[in-house]
Amino acid sequence: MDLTGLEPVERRSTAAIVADRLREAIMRGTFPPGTQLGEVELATRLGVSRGPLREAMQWLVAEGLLRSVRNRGLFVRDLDAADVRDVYAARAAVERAAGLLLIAGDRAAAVVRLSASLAAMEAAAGDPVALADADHAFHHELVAASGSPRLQRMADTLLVETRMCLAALQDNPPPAEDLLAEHRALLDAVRTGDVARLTTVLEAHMADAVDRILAPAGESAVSA
Amino acid sequence: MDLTGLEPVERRSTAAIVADRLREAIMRGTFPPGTQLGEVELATRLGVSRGPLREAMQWLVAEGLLRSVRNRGLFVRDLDAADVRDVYAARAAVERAAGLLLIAGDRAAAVVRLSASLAAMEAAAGDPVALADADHAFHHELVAASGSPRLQRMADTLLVETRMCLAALQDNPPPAEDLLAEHRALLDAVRTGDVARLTTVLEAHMADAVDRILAPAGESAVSA
DNA sequence: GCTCGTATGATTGTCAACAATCCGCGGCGC
DNA sequence: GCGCCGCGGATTGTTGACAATCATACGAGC
Repeated sequence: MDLTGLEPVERRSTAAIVADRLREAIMRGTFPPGTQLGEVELATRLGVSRGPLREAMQWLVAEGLLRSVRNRGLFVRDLDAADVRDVYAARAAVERAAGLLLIAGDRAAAVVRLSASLAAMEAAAGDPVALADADHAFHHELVAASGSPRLQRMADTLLVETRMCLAALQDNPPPAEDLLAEHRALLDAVRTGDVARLTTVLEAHMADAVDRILAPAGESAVSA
Repeated sequence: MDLTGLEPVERRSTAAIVADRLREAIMRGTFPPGTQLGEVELATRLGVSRGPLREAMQWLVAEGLLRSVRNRGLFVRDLDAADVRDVYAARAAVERAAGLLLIAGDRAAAVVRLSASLAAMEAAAGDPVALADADHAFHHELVAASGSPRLQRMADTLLVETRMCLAALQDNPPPAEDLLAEHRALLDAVRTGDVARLTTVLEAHMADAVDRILAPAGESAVSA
């Protein structure tokens, strides 16, 4: 018999739920970088007490999304140019490793799932936000297909930071066609199992993204 | 004037201190995998209240060192064979990336620091625990020299998990000479700036470590 | 006019008590 | 004998209030 989707009854702790909610908000740019997150206000607005909220905060601090200043409060980390480069460098490392594992493993299944993600991207090409979501999902799938829980966790954290970078330039969205072309190349490299090409394409993809974000030279989030 | 070491006055939050203490204990094998960490007992023994302790716990859960079961408690994660392989695969990815950045950056300074770490390892060759510490420090330095805060954080987390794996087989320590040879090769690859060789040596190093841990076939920590 | 000291306000850090939930064991019915 | 039900113990989850700390603004002194 098929018990798919039956087992995971585990009710998540409220702290985890709150953390997810906050992560989503930070990712989406609801809390711009540098914003102070007052505990009492957030607690009341989320309908939880300060205890679970603080646990959720610490969780996000551990992920590097929040910056904790003692007796001052918690602030949304703002990413400067160096951070943007760092995020994408780390992503390149993680996703390359995931790609290698993926190619060595069940490549066919991965191609199917990635194709679906790519199709979703193409369908969302018109809406910048939806496109960013689909882009996010594609890379999530890429790493998920590797079957490595640790790479997965790292990638998810980095993807959230990526969205934070992107939220800064949601006014002038990147050209959808370029983005799609790069992802098609990525999928193609996976399909053919060409490790060297995957590495090249991936690094080019990351480099392009960095350029797109840092292109408006100095404006937006470039502080130090 | 020189203000080196003057600025960082920042007093860490108690939760962070507790987290460090617990991380150290878990790493050292004070709490064997699977151990339940009772909140009240730990809180009293650490001299803090349950509030900060819980925050520290959540921090460690976020790092993947603890497993939280709702209304049951927190347990030290025990790593099975798949986890061991995963840890080292992720480490290979992260440390390779760090090595690349390092070679592209200030290689000379890195070589100096890594040489010191290697010397420390050689000095500690007699004592298995000290050797493991020095090994840990070497890889920490390797990633630190890359200058990437995100790779750094990932690596540190993975290194703690590595120590958890190692704690299981502290009865039969690995041959020190092999370990030293592998690290000398690593340092040499960095010194010459040979990226391909660094990758090869690094992956061999990780593969060897996995073999050493999983060699006693099934005993120790291999559960599911 | 500038600087130092002080008062104030807000925020976080910490604590102890309450409530909800879950496991294990004994008894009952079948 | 076997399975189900309910109870006791323990643990976590959550809450609200208290205390410590820091930034800011104001006024006195030089």
